[in-house]
Amino acid sequence: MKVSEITACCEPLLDAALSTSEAEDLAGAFKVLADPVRLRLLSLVANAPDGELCACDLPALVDRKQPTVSHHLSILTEAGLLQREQRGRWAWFRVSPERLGVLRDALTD
Amino acid sequence: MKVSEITACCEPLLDAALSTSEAEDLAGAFKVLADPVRLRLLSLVANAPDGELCACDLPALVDRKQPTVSHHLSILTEAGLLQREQRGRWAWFRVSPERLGVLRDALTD
DNA sequence: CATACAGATCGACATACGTCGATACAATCG
DNA sequence: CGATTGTATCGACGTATGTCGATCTGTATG
Repeated sequence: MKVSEITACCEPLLDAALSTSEAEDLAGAFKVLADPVRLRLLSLVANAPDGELCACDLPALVDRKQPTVSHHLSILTEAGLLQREQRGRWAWFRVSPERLGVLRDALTD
Repeated sequence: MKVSEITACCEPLLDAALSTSEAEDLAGAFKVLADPVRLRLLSLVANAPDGELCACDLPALVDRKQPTVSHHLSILTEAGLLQREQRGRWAWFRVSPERLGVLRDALTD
């Protein structure tokens, strides 16, 4: 092939489209959502009676062992999708809707 | 821990939240978006002059070799995010917006 | 203080995935 | 038909990731 050279007509696209670093950030955000267990955790917390759920219930609800659930919860929290609050011996989680909005907007081009 | 038993108060959540198979489907869809090269390919096609772009330009635009680009394009096409049309010797791609809408709606709980 | 328990961290393992050289396939052109 | 060129497929490689047992930390409770 010829490749490796950007044709003149396509050059403006590099400015219009996502930059490399923007794409990396966005991809990282979507990667957090690209796991079925994390999606169920998010959904469970979102549908909880008072909008919050105790971590102690989650291993049974998603059918995973405690270290696995803890790992996913920390990923979701670090991504800004969940908020964690320690109450006594238990950790309670609620969703923080802002970050979801950012991702939703990204899909609207 | 005690775990492995679903407490009575949490049981209704299993009906309200995402099912296991729904979560797997959604996660699979997000996984397609969880790669920076695929996001840039989508963005480039979406911003192309007539809404379509020739595959022959893409390796240079995303700085990846041709087999890699071909691999990503087939993933995007199979996911229903891109439409492929063969014109003579070249393959042209355009975005199919419906699938993006499904994902956007999923983020609106 | 000793015990119990919620949750985080560590280490190990299997699997999934992005990348690319080599090669096969397909369509055009001389 | 033979040559050329765009694209797909194959095989291999390194890395990232989900999972879980074992262990550590911290907080309550008797």
